[in-house]
Amino acid sequence: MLSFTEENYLKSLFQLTVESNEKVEAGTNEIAAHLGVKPASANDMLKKLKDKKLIHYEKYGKSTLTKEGRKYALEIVRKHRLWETFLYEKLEFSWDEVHEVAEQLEHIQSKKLIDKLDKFLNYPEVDPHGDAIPNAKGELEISQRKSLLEEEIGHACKMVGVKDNSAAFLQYVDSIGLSINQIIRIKAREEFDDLLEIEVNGKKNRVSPKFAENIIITCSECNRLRKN
Amino acid sequence: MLSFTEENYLKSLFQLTVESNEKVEAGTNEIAAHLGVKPASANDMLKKLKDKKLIHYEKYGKSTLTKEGRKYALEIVRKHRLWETFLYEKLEFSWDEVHEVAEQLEHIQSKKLIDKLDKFLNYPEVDPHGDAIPNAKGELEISQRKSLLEEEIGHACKMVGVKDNSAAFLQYVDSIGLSINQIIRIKAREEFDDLLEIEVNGKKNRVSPKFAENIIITCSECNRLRKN
DNA sequence: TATAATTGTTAGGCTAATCTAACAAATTTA
DNA sequence: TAAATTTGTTAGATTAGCCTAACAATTATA
Ligand SMILES: [Mn+2]
Ligand SMILES: [Mn+2]
Ligand SMILES: [Mn+2]
Ligand SMILES: [Mn+2]
Repeated sequence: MLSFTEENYLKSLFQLTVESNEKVEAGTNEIAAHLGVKPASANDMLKKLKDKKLIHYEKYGKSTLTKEGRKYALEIVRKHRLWETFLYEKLEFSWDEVHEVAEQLEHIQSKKLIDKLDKFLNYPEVDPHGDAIPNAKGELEISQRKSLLEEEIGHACKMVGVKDNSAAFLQYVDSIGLSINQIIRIKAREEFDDLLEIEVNGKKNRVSPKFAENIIITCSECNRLRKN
Repeated sequence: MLSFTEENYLKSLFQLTVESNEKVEAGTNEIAAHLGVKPASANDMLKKLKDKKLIHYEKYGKSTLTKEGRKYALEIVRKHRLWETFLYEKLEFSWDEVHEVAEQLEHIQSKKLIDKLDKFLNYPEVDPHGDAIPNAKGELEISQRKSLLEEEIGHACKMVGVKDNSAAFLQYVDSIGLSINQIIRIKAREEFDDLLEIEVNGKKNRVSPKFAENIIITCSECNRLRKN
């Protein structure tokens, strides 16, 4: 049985590697920053998790999850996202409130609880932020995702999530009329300042590259091409 | 903010005093036994909780909750019993499975979560074991309860709870056809060995005093008398 | 009421998870 | 490639919560 803290380290490493588009391994400082602890603390824990064969770690090297570590991480991610879905769908929590509470609920230990919750929610595939929920076998559907910034001009895509989960950003997103499953069409990119002109529900908006980078989308037009 | 452990001590003290029929204060060894720790550990914590003004404690004396401590204890009890109700009513948990998981869920910190859960469950008054659930203001309805052992011969009473929460006992209870809100009629008391003859759903059974002592009931016949 | 049994306390240690401060390795930059 | 910067490690301390072993106070019993 893993401690609350060990679980949080595995989840962080999962997010920084498996679920990251840029990297497949993470450095000690990076992990520490992600968890809000000092590098010395993270270093201690990395050695401990290596001893438990949950991560690959070598002195002065980058870290990754072992198969076993990934299994645990997926369980935590599954719990986190199912609880978020529960709070959103059943308890009238708003989009930007669910994460904080799910950070606690994800550590409740009961196989039966999480499988019954899954059933109660009718086996949802994505959480309120559009992130995929691992199934009971720990399989995570990897859909072809990218940020709005990377989308082709002229394409219509579907918003499936966000990268930044801060309440401030989520409220900004709401204010533009964006939400999960919303269709976004890229009209143009402004040469002068790189702002993207997008259309949401027939309404035009200009968004910054920083904003666009934090909106996750899938594009069926691009996916179709990619298949070949 | 109280720690997980501090919360458990307050809850134990609540159960051993406020919710006990025998005593209104608890000794160090008793508290330790209830929590499954050594008296030395409990002693440390009692001193700490006294410093925080959550309990009344004097060296070599018995302990009780302060007003402030009772407030926290009631919150934890409220959360515990609401979660038990959720597991039982919404997730198809059985009567004897809910307690263990609720021991974990009772420590989740979110005022909004628990109030929304209360609403979702339609403001239940008792948990699956028949124990009263404190309301959002921390008020606990004290109904006139006693054990089956104390009931008058000839009276019909209603089962509202159990004292022993062990899975073994709960399964025994089930096997006799007993459950919450079940009507029990006391037919007779056997002079020879003190067994109680009861009738449940038209079926007769003999139960031991030890068994009867662990079944909590209310009796409207007795209550009516008591009102005057 | 003296002795025995019970109950409660203290001192000193242990572990998990954190920190700071000093240092060492690796990488970047000039 | 040497120096500077960044990144990672170590040693030593701290805190919460627990333990054992020794002891002290209280209560029950002879
Ligand atoms: Mn989240
Ligand atoms: Mn967490
Ligand atoms: Mn319970
Ligand atoms: Mn608890």
